[in-house]
Amino acid sequence: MRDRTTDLHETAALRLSGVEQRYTRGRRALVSVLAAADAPLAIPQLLERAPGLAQSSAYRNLTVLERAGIVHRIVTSDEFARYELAEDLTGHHHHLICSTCGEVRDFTMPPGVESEIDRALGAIAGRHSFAADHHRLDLVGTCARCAAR
Amino acid sequence: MRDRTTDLHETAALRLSGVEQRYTRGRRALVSVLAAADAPLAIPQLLERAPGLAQSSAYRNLTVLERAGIVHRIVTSDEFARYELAEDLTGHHHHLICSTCGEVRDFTMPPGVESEIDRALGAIAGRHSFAADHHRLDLVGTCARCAAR
DNA sequence: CTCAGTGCAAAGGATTTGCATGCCG
DNA sequence: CGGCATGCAAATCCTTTGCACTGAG
Repeated sequence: MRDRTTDLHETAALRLSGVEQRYTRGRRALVSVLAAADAPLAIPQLLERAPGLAQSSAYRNLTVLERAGIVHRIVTSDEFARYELAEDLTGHHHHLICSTCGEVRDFTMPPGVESEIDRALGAIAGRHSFAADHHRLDLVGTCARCAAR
Repeated sequence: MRDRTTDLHETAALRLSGVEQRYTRGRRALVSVLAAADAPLAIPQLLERAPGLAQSSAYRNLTVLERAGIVHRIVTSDEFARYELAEDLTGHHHHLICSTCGEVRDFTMPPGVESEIDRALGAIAGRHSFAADHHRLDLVGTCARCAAR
């Protein structure tokens, strides 16, 4: 019997080979760190958790991993980008974004609401001749910690 | 009887004075340009349409206008931020974002769906002790023009 | 041996800031 | 007059790139 992490790494290796890329030490480290996190991580956080990885390698590898469809890059509002595993690896979810400290937390919507959103968005896309790839729903506000101050 | 633009400028002046700021020439120009646009504008586009305004002034004024609650800054995924009038001045809406060219178009959801989303998000926020300010729903994909190429 | 991946340092590009000037109140 | 907004240029800061080196096949 295999655990999720093993599967994850195999999937990653497979997708990388699909774009002619190897699954190297640095890339494996990034995927592991992202899999262990429960929220999107910014570069500084990734570097803390992936000791020995150069910043430039992190950026380069994240770009490669994104092209391979393994990670997803998000920009919230604050200064830097955050990365998380692609949704097909983690499940569809959304983000609570604290506009004070920039922190991001994951959450999911009830399936019924989610499918109603999809239906409505499908209609919109058609009306605008827009080839929809995915939607993005965030709740912006103040997290409990920042509110307490 | 007054037109919308007049009201808009009065509202802007009022909100600025609320944060101890004046409604100056440059700020008025920015608000006019944004009011005339039907999609969020990036700095280069704003500068084209507001002749004579220095880039640094644009950035500074947009920051002030944002703090006054008159404009809203959005970040899509590409290199630069875009600005639009605050939602209470334009009405609640969402964005079609083309991941190829970065263009943004506005759209609205059927009221029923919108209120269901709000209800669901309210519950989520409560559960996470999160003080929700607003939500953000974008549809990401490829616009008709980019798909045609 | 070959070539992609890595680390370091330098370059790039959007955004911010310091400072002198000018305009509005 | 006094002080804030403006413009210009220099500084910042995240991100990207050049280049020489290293390790896997």
